[in-house]
Amino acid sequence: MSSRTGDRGRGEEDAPPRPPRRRGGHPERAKATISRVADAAGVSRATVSRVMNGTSTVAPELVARVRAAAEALNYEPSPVARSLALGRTSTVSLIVPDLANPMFQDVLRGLSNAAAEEGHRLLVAESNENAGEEAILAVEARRRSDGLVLASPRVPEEELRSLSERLAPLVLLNRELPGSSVPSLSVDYAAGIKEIVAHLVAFGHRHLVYLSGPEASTSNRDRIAALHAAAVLGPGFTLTELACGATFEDGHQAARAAVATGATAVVAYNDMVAFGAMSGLRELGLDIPGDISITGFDDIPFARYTSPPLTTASIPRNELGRQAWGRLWALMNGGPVAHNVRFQPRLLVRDSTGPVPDRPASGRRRKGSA
Amino acid sequence: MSSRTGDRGRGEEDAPPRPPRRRGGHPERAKATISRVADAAGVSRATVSRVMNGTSTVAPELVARVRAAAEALNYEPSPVARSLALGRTSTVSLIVPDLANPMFQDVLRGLSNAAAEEGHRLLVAESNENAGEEAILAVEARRRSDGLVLASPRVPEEELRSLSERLAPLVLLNRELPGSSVPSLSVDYAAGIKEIVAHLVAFGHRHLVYLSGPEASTSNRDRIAALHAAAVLGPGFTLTELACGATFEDGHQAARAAVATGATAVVAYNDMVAFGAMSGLRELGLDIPGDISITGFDDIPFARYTSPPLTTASIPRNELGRQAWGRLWALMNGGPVAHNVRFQPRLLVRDSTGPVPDRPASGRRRKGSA
DNA sequence: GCTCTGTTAGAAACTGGTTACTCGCCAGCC
DNA sequence: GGCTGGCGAGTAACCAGTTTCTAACAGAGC
Repeated sequence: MSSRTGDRGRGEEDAPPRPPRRRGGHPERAKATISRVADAAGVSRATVSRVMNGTSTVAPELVARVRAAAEALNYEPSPVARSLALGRTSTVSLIVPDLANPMFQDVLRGLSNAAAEEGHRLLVAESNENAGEEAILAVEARRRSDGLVLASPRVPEEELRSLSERLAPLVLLNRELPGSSVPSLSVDYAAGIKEIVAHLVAFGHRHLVYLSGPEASTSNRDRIAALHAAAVLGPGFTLTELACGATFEDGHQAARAAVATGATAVVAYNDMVAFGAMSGLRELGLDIPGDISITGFDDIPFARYTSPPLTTASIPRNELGRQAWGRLWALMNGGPVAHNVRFQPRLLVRDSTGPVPDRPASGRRRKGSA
Repeated sequence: MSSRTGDRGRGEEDAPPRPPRRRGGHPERAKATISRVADAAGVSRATVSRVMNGTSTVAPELVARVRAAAEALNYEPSPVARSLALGRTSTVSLIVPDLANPMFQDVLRGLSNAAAEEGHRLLVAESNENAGEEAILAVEARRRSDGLVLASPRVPEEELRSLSERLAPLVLLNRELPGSSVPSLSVDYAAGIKEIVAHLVAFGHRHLVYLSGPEASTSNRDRIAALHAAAVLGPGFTLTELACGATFEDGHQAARAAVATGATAVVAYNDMVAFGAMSGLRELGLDIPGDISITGFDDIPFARYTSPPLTTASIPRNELGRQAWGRLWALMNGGPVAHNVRFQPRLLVRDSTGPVPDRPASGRRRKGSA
C-alpha cells in the first residue's frame, strides 16, 4: 500500500538492487528525509512539504498522519536542500578586517541580533586587514548567503566598485561608494576629530600628535584630512603624524615616539591604540592628563573604566550592525532602501584630557628616577 | 552542435516552451550555472564538474574549453548545490551565551581562524544566556553546518545528553558530559580559584566576598565549590557569596553590597565583573588595593591596562577556540579524537591585590569628604 | 443525470551540483 | 586479426527539498 513515489527505485525488479550507499559516516541512524516521512505517512513528498510549510490546504487526516510520521522519525527538513530549492539561505554574511577589535565585535553582535529576530543566521569571516583575501572572502561568503555586510572594507575603490554587483545585496559600513546604489552606513569621523581637536584647543593644546591607523582604512584617511583641515586654521598650530596601527600593541610601541615629538596631546586612531599609548606613557613616567593629554575614538565599553577614563568620541557600534541588517533586509525584499546615514560621533569628555601643562612634557616626572 | 544534456528540456518540440522563469529578482544577469557552462563549452555537466574539481583526467583541450567558458560566464559553482550533493557544507557553527563577553569573542576568533585555515566558514549564534533558545539554535545551526561547538552551554545536563547525538560532531567548551564521547575542552576554574584564594590569604585576607556569575553557568558552580572548599580549610575564614552576573553593570551594581559585607577582598566571577566592581568601589571612595583587593578571571586583554592592572587568572581563550576546531576536524574526519583537556589557568598577580588594610575598609577614604 | 467548477493530492520538473556506470575508441598482446 | 585493457567522457541517478501542472473526485446547478 506504499505510495512510494517513483523517483527513487529505477525499476525494482530489473535493475540490480545496488545496496543503498550510506553517506554520513557516523552511527547507523538513517537520517530522516522527506521521502522517508512520505512513505511512513503513505503520502507523496509534495504533501509532506505542504504540511511542513503550512501552505495550501491539506485534509486534516493527512496532516495528522504526516505530523505523526515526522514526529516518529524525528524529521526536520534539510536547510541545505531547502536553500537550493528556494534560492535563499536565510543567512547573511559579515566580513570584518579584525575580529579582535571591539568595534567590529559590537557590529557583529548588533547584526547577529537583528538578523536573528527575522530568523536569519550570520556567517562571519575575518580578512585580517588583507585586501586581497577580503575580496575573495566576500565573493565566497556572499554565495553562501543571501546578503553581505562589509565592515570597513580595505579593498581598493576600483575593485570594490567592480565587485559590488556580484556582491549585491550588499551593505557597506564605514565606507562609501559614490555614485553607486550600495547602501552605506558610516561614521562622520571628520566631525568627531573636529570636536576632539576643538576640545584640546580649548584646553590650550597647540601641538598634537596623531597616532595613525591602518594604511588601507578609509576612515583613517578621513581622520587625517580633518586633522589637517584643523591644523591650517589655528596660528602656531603643529600637527605631527605618526604611523601606528589599530591595536593595543601598536599604541604601546608608539608611546615613546609620541613623547619625542614634544606634543602636549595625543590623538589616537581609536580607543585600543589610546589604551596602548596610555599604558606606554605611564611606563615612561608621565601623568595623564597632568603631563600629556590623550584621546581615543569609538568609546568601546572599557573606555569609561580605565583610569583615567578615556576622553573619546562615541559611535553607535551596535546600532551600525542593527541598521546594516535593516538595509540588507530591505534590499533582499526589493523594498525601498533608506538613504545612507552618517552617524555623528558624540564627544565624551572624561579625565584623560586636561589643560596643557606649564612646561613641556618631554621627560619623566612622577615615577622613575626623579 | 550543442551537446545539451537532456535533463532539462523535456522534449523541445512537443512541450509548450514555458518561458524560463527567472528566480533572483535583481538585475537581468542570468546566473551562470554548470549547465550553461557545459552548453557554452560543448561538453556535459559531468565534464565541467570534473574540470572545476580537478578530479579525474580530462583531455587538455576540453579543460581549456571549459575554463574559457567558465571565465567568460563568470561562473562559480554554487556552494549550496555542492553542499547538497556532497553532504557537507564546509561550515561549522558556534553557539555562545553572550557575544558581548570578550571571553567568547576570543573563542570565536580562535575558532574562526583555525577553521579558515582548513577552508571552513563559521556560523555564529548567540543564545542570550537562554537555555531554551540555546537548544533550538543548536539543532538548527548544526543542520546548516558540518559540526557544532557549544561554548559554556546553559542547557541542563539531561537535555544536553539527549541532544548530543543529534548534534554530533559536537565539541563542548567549559562543560563536560561525563560518560559520553563528546570531546570537551574546559578550564580548571577550581584550580584557578584555589590559586587566587591562596594568593589573597598570603596577603592576610580572611574575609572574601564572591561576586557570583549566571545561575546556569556550570563554571560558576565550579568556582563556588572551590571557594567553599577553601573556606573550610582556614580557621576564621569567612566567605560571603553575592548574586551578581557576568557583565560590567552587574559588577558595578554589586560594589556597594560587596563593601557592606566587610570583606577585605573581592573575588569576581570574571574580569568584566571585576572592572565594574572596581569602578563602583572607586566611586565609593575606596582605594584599590589600599582599602580593598579585587581579583578577576579570564585575563581579557584590558585587564593589564586598567589601573591598577587587574590580578586575574589567565585562560587561553583563543586557544580554546583553536583546539575546539582541532577536535571538530578530527571528529568530522572520523579520526581519533584527542582526549579531553582541562586548561590550567595561570595566576597573574598585578596591582589590584595587596596586603589586608590595618583597619576594615568599610567607609570612604581617599576622595570625597575627607 | 449530466456538466461545470473547485478542491485536493500525486506526478514530475526543477534548484545546481557530484559521481557510479557505461560505452566507444585506441593500443597492446597473442 | 581479434580480444582485452585502459582511458576519457557522456548518461543518468542522486542529494532533499519546492512547486507547477494535472488528474480525480465531490458538490452544485440545470
